Amino acid sequence: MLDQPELSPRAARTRAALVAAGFDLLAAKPIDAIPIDEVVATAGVAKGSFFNHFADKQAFAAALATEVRLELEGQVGRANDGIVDPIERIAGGMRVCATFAIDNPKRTAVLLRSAGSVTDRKHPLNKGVADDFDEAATLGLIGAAARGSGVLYWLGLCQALMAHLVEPKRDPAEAQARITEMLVLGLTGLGIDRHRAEAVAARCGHCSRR
Amino acid sequence: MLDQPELSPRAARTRAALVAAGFDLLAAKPIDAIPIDEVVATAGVAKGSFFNHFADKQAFAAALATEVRLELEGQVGRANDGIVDPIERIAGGMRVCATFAIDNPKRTAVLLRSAGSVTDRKHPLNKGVADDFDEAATLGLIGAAARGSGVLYWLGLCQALMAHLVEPKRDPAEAQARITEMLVLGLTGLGIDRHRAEAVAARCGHCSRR
DNA sequence: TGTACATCAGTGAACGCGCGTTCACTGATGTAC
DNA sequence: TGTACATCAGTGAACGCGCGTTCACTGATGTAC
Repeated sequence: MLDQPELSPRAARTRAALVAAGFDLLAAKPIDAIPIDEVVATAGVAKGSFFNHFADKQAFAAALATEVRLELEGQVGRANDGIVDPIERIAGGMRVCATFAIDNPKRTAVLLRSAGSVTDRKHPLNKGVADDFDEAATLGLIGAAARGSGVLYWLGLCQALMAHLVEPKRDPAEAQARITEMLVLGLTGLGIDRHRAEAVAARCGHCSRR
Repeated sequence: MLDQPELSPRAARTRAALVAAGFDLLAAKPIDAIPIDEVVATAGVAKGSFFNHFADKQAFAAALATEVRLELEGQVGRANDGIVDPIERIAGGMRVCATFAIDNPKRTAVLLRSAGSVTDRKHPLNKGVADDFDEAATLGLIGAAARGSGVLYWLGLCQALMAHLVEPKRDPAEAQARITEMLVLGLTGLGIDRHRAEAVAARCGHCSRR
């Protein structure tokens, strides 16, 4: 969907090398601090090839950000496919995001750097969450304060959790503890009963990746 | 404290003009996207003057970030001075941050852009919060999950709230609602009793600015 | 108060290099017959 | 299957300008006598 329609194998290989190099470099520093020379050197292609695939540096950065966004969006969508309870969907979304961050620290770093996302209820990645909250509110599943500010609250937690998990040096057990605790804290704040919150946070079958 | 010891009035004026221009520009775009020419033009000083005050562009950006950080840190510290209940301190910190964001959108934008802060428990701005959580845990005021992940949880909420309040077009009433709701949600998540949470969120005397 | 001198900070022209972008050329891949 | 031709994508040298940094000079501020 993202790639322009029908790319020749050779072109696809070059493009993929550039994109991979971009993720490696963009994870560590902002686009303006990365010379194109460094991108093409890392990718092992000629400088001119860069402009066969991207109009300029900004377009390159935007393409990478969009790619991760769509990827994560897809994973969340697939994980929640068929789940009707909005609370389960909301919780599942956080867990998928967390798992994604652990599995793809570089891509996640690029996503987090592309900023501004948290606050915007209309952002595509956030649209689904907003819908789930609306439904949860309609069904009376969440508290009063969560009706106005629940989305902001939840996205803030997701972002903080992802940023935390992206750091190196994490050990897997501690990471899982963080995810579970964050779910318990988050759900409790929404007004979910303590035991239900712990049960939902512990459950993970339906939202394991893929 | 931030200014080098004893700056002549003339030098102080020039420096202040550069700093003010820096906040205006840095609020909108990252430092790498801002030519020094633009900074000095905005400040109305000669290009050479820039280097009388800052070693280079990065040092300039770092100085601005540090300045806001210290300012906010000071406000939180002063607001919490004399308050012993860790729950009140934790809540007061969020409210001060929110008020700061409303009153200083540009400075806040610079602070938020200087990134990485949320996740780091050892960061100076976060040190106080971590201490308050430790004490709250010791006193048994907060739930089990909050002992391990409470700081990350709370800092995530503060950052999301600030990022939200910094946007233009906010009307004051809606902003206050957001702050109160975020406090209620946040405190409830920590395991604070619903009525206590609402009471603390509603109270604001001790943490009004200055 | 006035004069001479020292220091401090501002100025903007000049420099030079890093880096984004272009382009003529080449080799690889694909297609027609 | 083989040959000729067209297109597509890669290559890297060359270009040129934007921008960070320097520096010699000037004017302002401060101090000594």
